[in-house]
Amino acid sequence: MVSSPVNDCGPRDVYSAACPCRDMLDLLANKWSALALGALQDGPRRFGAIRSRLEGISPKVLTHTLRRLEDHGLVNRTVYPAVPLHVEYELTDLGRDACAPLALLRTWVEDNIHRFPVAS
Amino acid sequence: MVSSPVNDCGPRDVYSAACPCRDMLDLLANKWSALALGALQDGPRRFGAIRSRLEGISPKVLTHTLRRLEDHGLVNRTVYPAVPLHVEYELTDLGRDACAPLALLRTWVEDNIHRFPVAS
DNA sequence: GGATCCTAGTTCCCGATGGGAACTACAATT
DNA sequence: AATTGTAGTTCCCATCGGGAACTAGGATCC
Repeated sequence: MVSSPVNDCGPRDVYSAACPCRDMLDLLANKWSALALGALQDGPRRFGAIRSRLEGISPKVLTHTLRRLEDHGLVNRTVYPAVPLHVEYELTDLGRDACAPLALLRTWVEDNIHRFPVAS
Repeated sequence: MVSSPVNDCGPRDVYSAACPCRDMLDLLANKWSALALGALQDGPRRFGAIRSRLEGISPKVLTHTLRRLEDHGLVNRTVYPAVPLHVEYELTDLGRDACAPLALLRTWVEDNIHRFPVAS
């Protein structure tokens, strides 16, 4: 039984600079990551669909965001070599699980935005 | 009855670029903000205490992070003009409430870090 | 009375990241 | 030959993040 390529860190503490948790928090605690994962919650979506859902994102930043999520095993990228080109992104099991705390954060912001002082 | 200085946005949608929710998500969905608010969960802390808890943060970035949180009503900053200088940061009610979803995110990362593929 | 210590920052510099606008590749369609 | 549509890439610039060093102001040490 070979070991899978997973992190076997000892401490598991986001407050420890050396722990890989820090990098994962950096990935997930990010505006575009939180929105992109949410956009994939209801099933696979194409690049263009995600782009219009994440109002205001530039294609460059979206590509970068999706690649990071893919590299960390949260999202799968599938290319259908049709014409015009068709690329689909979907959550992995890990990505689906990560959606729960991020969805809570998004809805907390929406539910409590009226409590924030106006920006000066 | 005058209106309090709060956001009275209509849509309340983090996916809308114009909604102030977007700015709040940008503030909270941030590595240092998430860690700093967590560091204040158990009561007021001094600058130096927060700095050592957030292992690896530079004083410049910590100052900037705390100022942003203060400007948005999540944290109060109190200066005790003793010698040596003594400055305390503590959560506001809003900041305390924001801690809940952020704490879930931090613990989700710690609990699931073993499932992430190792960084290549 | 000058040097040192303490906290809570600020300043400088530089590399990484984020954002807008324009450009690319590919092949089917007009 | 020109246009269309998708999924990007490239260029350039502004902002952000990070390390190292420096600052302020009074108390304490020698």
